[in-house]
Amino acid sequence: MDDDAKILAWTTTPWTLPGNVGLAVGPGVTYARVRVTDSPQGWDGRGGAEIGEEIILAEDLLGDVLRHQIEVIETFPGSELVGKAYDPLFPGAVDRDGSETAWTVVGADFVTTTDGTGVVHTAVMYGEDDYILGMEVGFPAQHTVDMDGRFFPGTHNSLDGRYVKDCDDDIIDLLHYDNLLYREKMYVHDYPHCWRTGHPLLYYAMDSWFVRMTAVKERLLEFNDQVEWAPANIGTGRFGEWLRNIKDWAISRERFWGTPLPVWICPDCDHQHCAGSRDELRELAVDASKVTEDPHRPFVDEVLLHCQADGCSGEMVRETYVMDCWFDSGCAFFAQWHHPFAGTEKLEQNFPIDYICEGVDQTRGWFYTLLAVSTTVFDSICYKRCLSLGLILDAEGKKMSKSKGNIVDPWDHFNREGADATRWYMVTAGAPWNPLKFDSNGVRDTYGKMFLTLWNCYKFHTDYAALDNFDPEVSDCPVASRPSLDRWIISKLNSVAADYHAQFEGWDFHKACRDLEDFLVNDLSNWYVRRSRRRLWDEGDSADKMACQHTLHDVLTTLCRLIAPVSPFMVDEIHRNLTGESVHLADWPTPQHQDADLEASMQLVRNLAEAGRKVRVMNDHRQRLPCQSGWLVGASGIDEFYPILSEEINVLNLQTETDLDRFQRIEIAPNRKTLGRKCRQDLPKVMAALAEADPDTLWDDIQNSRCIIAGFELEPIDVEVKRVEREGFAAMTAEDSDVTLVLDMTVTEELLSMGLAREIIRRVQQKRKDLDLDVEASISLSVWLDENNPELLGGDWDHVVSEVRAKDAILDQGGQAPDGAETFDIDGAGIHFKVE
RNA sequence: GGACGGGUAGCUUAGGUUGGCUGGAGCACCCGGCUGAUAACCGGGAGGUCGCAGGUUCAAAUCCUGCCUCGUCCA
Repeated sequence: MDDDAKILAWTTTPWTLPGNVGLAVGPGVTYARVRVTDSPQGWDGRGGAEIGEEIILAEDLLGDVLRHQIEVIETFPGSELVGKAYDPLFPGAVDRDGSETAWTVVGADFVTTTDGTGVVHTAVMYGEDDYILGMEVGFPAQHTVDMDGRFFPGTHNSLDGRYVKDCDDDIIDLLHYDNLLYREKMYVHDYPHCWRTGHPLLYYAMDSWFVRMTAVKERLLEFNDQVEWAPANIGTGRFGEWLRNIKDWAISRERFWGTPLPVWICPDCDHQHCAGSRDELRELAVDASKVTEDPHRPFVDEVLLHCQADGCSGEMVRETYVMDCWFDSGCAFFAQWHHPFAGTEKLEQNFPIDYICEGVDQTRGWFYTLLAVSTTVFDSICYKRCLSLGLILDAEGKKMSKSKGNIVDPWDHFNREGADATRWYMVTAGAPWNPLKFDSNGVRDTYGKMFLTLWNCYKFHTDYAALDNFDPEVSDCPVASRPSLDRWIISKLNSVAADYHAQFEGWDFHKACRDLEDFLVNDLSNWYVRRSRRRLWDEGDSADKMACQHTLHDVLTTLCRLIAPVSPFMVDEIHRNLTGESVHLADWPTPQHQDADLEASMQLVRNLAEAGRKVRVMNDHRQRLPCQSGWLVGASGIDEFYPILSEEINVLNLQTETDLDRFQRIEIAPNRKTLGRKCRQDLPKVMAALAEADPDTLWDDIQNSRCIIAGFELEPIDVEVKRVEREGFAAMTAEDSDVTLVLDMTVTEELLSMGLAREIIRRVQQKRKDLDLDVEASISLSVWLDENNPELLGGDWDHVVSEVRAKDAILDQGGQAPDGAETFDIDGAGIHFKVE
C-alpha cells in the first residue's frame, strides 16, 4: 500500500478475493503497526512473513492472528488509515472504471474486532454489507463470476472459467507464492446451503424488481395489530419484528415456470408499462394474435406492445422474469374468486378472511404475503385471526425431512391405529403452536384409550339395544323422568360440551380434546356404563332399562358430534348406525339439561368410592370380601346414590352417621423434647404413666390444667394428640370434601361365604369369556373347595349358580378335585372348578 | 450475525402472565385390586439439582441478568 507496511485483511471466502475492490476499517477501532522481529516456533499451513516486514491490523487481535515475534511500532485509530491506497491482489480482474476509491481503505461502522483482523475485505458484488458500502463510497460494481458460478475470462489465467468454490485452494496457493498470504486457518462458521441439493450458495448481486414494501410499513404494522394471533406472541414478536424490519420485496425470479412479470419495456425510450389483463394486451399488442389463452411463458414472451410514451413508436418487450411464487400465494384471497374479472360479490362476502392457519415456518410465506398484497392492493387487513402452528419434529426434536430419512410415514399409523387416533393424538399431544415431538407410542395409547373405549361403549349399547329391539324414535323418555345416574351423565356431557366449545373458541383445542377424552374414559365408560351394566341385563321391559338405552343413545350421538371435527371416521360410522344420518350433516350440540348440584353429588359419590377402595387396600381387606356395615359421616343429599355406592365399595349396609367420635379414639403421645426438659431423669416414669392412662380422661385433665404425673404438671404442648380409628373400623375422608367413609372391618362366617361366592363368580365369568361363550349361553358348573376354605352357605351358592347362568351345578366342600379342574387360591385355600 | 420460541421424572408433558402448602399427570417399571364392552380402569410404590450460574425476596420452576443448548425463520 502507499505506506511501507502491508495491511492484513481477512476472509472466509477466498473465491471473492479477485473481486476485491476495497478494505473497510472501523474508524474508532485502534490499529497497530508492527514489525516482524523473529520467526515463529512452528507453522501450520501456507503463508508467512519476512523478518523486518511491517504489518497493520487491529491492536486487539494481534495475539489471535500473528504467530511471529513482533514489536509494536505505533498504534492509531482506523480513521488514519482511511484513504490509503493498496495494490490489488489480482490486478486486472476488476476494471477501475473511473472509481476514485477503488483499492483504498474506507471506514465502515460494521467493522469490529470480535474476529478476523479488524480489516474487512470488500467485494462489492458478493455480500450485502459489501454492496451497500460499495454503493456508498463509489467502488466499481463489476462481477468476476458469471451466473453459473464460474470466473469470467480475464480474472486470472489459472482461474478463468472455473467454478469458484473449486478454486479456493488454488487461490490460497497463488497468494502464498506471491507472498501475499500471511496465514490460513480452519474456521467454523455458518454458511447458507441449498435446502434441496446441499450445495453451498453464492451471494451474488443481480438486477431484480422490487415491491416497495417499506413505503407501507406503518400500515402493515397497523393492520397486524388488528389480527388476533394465536399464540399472541407471534403477532407481536416474530411476525411483528419481521414487519418492523421490513425490506422491499424482491418480486422477480429468473425462472421459466411461474406467473410472468407483466411488465413491458420500450427499447427505444425505456418507457415501462404494466399490463392488467389479456384484453389490455390485445389492445396494445403489435400483433393481437400473439396473445394466447395461455398467458405463461413461452407464449407471452412473443407479445410485443406499442410503446405508450408520447411520440415514441417503439415496440415494447416483456421483462423475461417470472414472479416470486409467494406472490401467487399472497393473491389467493381474491384470485380464488377470479377477482377483478368476476366474483366481486364473493370476494366482498369473504374478505377479510375469518381465519387462517399454517406452520410457523410460514411467517414469511402465507402470513406475510397475504398481508402484503391486501395492504398494498386493498389497503385492508387480510385475515382476522391467525393460528401459527408448531412444526412436527421427529423423536429427537429435529424437523422431519425426506432427505434426512427421519420422517414418520402417516400411513403406517393410518393402517395400524387409524386416521382417527393419529389425528386425535396430534391435537391432544400439545398446544397447537408448540412444536410436536411425534411419538408413535402416543398414537398407540390414543387408539387404545380413546377409540377402543368409544367403540366398546357403542358396542355395549348397540348389542343390548339389538337384543331389545330398541328404537329411540318409537319410545318416548323425557330426560327429567330418568334416574339420577342418567341425568348425571347427560348433565356432565353437556357441561363438557359447553367447555369444549369455549375452549375451541379460545384456541385451546388440546385442552378441549383432553377433557372430552377424560369424559369418555372416566365418566362414560368407567362410571356410567360400568354402573349401568346390570340395568341392561334385565330381560324384561323396564322403564329403567329404557331410560338407560335412551341415555346411551343420546350421549353417544352427542359425543360423536363433538369428536367429528377432529376425528371424523369412527364417529361417522357410529352416528350413522345410531341415527341413520352422517355426523357431518348433524347440528353442533347446544348444551342443555345441566344440573350442577347433581354433578357435584356424583363427584362426591365417586370420591367416596375411591376412598373406599383405598381404605381397603390400606387395611388389607380384599375388594370382593364384603363389609357388613359402612357409615358416611358428614354426608347429606346423596342418599339416592347409596345403592350404587354400597355396591361399588361392597358394603352390605350403608348409612349416614353424624358422630365421627363413635369410630375414633384419641391417642396421646409424649413430646419428648418438652417433657425431657421438664422431667429429666423422671421421664421414663412419666412416659410409663402416660401409656397406662386412659387417653380421653388424660387429655381432658391436660386441657384443664389438672394433670399431675409424678409431680409434674403436663401442659398441652407436652403431648401430641392423634385421632385413630377404633379397633375394627377403618376410615378415610373423600377428596375435596368433609365427608368421611367408615367401614366396619369385622370379618364373619357369613361375609367370608359371600366373598368366596364372588371370587368363584369372577373366575367362572372369566372362564366363560375365555371360552368365548355367548352372553346368554348356559353352562354346567362343578366346584370343589379344599377343607381350609370357609363354608360356602346355601344362599351364596345359589347366587353363584344364577350369576354364571349354570343350568346344573355341583358343589363339593372338602372333596378331592379331579385332574383338569381350574384352580385358584384365596387366602391360602385352594378352590377348583370346571365349566362345561 | 439478527429475531422469536423451547430446555421440568427413562420418555411425552401440565404449571410459568398473578412468586407461597408436598412441582401435577400419562407411558414404561414394581406390588396389589376391579372387570360377563374395554388393549380401559382403580389403589400403592419407586423415579425430579424444574438446562447452568448469579441476583431480587421472608419465600423462585415462576421475576431479573449472564451463559450453555435445541428448534424455526432471516442474513
